[in-house]
Amino acid sequence: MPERLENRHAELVTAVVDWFGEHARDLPWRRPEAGPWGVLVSEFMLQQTPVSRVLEPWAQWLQRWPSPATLAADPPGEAVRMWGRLGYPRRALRLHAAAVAIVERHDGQIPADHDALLALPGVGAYTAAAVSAFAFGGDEVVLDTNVRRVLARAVGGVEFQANSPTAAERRLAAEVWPPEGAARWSAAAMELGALVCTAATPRCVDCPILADCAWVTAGRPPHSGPPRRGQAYAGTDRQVRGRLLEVLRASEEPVAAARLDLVWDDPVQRDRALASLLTDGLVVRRGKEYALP
DNA sequence: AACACGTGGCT
DNA sequence: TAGCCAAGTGT
Repeated sequence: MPERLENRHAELVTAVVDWFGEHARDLPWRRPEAGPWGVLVSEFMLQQTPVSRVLEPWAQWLQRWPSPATLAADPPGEAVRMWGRLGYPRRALRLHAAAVAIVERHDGQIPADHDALLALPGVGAYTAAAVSAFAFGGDEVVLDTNVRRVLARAVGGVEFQANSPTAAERRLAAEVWPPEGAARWSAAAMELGALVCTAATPRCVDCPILADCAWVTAGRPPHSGPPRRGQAYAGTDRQVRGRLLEVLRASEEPVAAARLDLVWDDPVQRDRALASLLTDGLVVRRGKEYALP
């Protein structure tokens, strides 16, 4: 690797980490008392979900289940109920399954090892790296959507990253990644992406690496890559699933099919959505009625 | 590899 | 206001 490239990246890392020292939010899962379990729960909840919506559910979750063992001892449906309106409720099911696996495989302790984390339900490349880095100080390349966007702009000179992480991105992230203080760099880059280098309207005037940003230097050219896929919601099975689960979460007792019929007019789509919930294990059948698992 | 998967705040 | 977007994972 050319010497110049290394120096440039080292300056970028230093500037972002210094900025983080001044502007980091005081998030509860960043405090030492959160512990590995607090970090793991936060990472599940933060998947595709803004920080502001996670704060309250995270605190309630940890108050009710202060350890993997306490969660594992309750039925998975209680996790789905507690998940409330956070969205993507399969995450609740997987977090419960991860707690069970942690009890069974790891004596109730969150593993620090990347591969052991990766083997847990609902834990992918990002979450494994994040928990290893943030809960245990592991030297991991944490490549989330914020880090990817910061690198795409600052180094790549383009407005948006690819639709999914590429080999080139991983290589770049590994180059920028400092051998010392990797966890702090990752947290800092994520924070910069979340607060300043945002997707829609970046606050470049507040950016600590404005002068070094390849995208700004290039005149902030608009995105020219393949179209970024949106997420339709209204009228989709997802919306119907959400309605069905909303009814079941609100009821301590099994619910008759007739009550579920009220949430959506189209019976074909309604049945399809309910069937998919049953397949996912988010709903179980109790005789002629339905309930959380 | 493209697609499904919730919900709500922001512009 | 109707998209756009948010600390991804599993299939």
